[in-house]
Amino acid sequence: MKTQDALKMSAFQSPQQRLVLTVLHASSAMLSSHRALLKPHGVTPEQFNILRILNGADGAMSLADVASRMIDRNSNTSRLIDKLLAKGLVQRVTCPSDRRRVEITLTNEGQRTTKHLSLLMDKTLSALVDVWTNEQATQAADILDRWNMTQP
Amino acid sequence: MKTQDALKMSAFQSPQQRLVLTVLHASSAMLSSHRALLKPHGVTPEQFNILRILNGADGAMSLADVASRMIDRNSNTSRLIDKLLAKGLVQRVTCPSDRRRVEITLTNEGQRTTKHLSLLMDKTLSALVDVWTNEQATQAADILDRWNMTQP
DNA sequence: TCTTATTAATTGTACATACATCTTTTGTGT
DNA sequence: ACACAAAAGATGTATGTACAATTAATAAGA
Repeated sequence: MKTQDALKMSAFQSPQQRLVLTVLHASSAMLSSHRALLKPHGVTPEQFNILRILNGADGAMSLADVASRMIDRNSNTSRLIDKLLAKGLVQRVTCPSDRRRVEITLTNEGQRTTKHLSLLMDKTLSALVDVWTNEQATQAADILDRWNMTQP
Repeated sequence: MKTQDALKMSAFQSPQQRLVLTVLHASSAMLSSHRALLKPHGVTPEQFNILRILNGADGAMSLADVASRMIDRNSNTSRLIDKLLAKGLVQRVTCPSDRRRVEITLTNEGQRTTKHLSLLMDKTLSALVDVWTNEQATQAADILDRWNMTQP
């Protein structure tokens, strides 16, 4: 459903306002479909975000390294890692050279789970987003990044 | 900062994946600036969303009417209205003709607050989004709506 | 009418976020 | 060496979200 219909709005004040509302609405819907896909596997999109970051990293990462790569910058990486730890998907090791730091790594099970879920997500989501041609996707992302670049 | 730099990603798998991540990232940043703007006035973006819906409505609205116009469809309108009630911004009245329904209306103070905050938001945010021309904003919103239309 | 189904709203629980504060450890300057 | 500042994480509290279950009122059907 188009954003305007979904929000039952009669009109937008400006094309710019329309874009902002469309982005917020699309983001919420995208996150919902991610959540539904991951739910049967007991992982939330936020937790999966961390798993993918760890999987893509070369070596060990500190908690701050992980946090700096997350979509939601202010989110609470400590507590998300608590959850992953409880599921046996990651390990927490205090860094010997700097005992303030904590190194986070995937366990073997964490690696298996991440690879499996990554495949699942990529396959399912690429089918969902094929409504866009490469050119359209690039164009829209370029336009959105014009605004992102004004943000700190 | 561009999404790719913000997430410290070396490359995207596809233009479509780039767009999805860009939307999620932009949405998070937009919500943050809304939150910061409203915070000094003791209202969250989610609560303000409800205030604006009530302000734009002709007559009284039931809770379900309000919920159907929210950006986040699954959000918990009942509890958000609890907060607005505690601040004296809205009223809850059981509908006499159908006592299952509850009609939500703005109080006088709620109307004043909403008008004031709407002006503030519109002024501040229109300055923020002027990185887009009308054509760019329309183009990006059209592209995003191609995906929204595939969603229920 | 009486039973059952549906609808509107609330509530319970687990999870995530925003923001501030605290603890521990390391770095710096004297 | 000692005091103090800065850095890395963890934690407390309020807020919002997801999903299921519950309550209360109305509608529908035998």
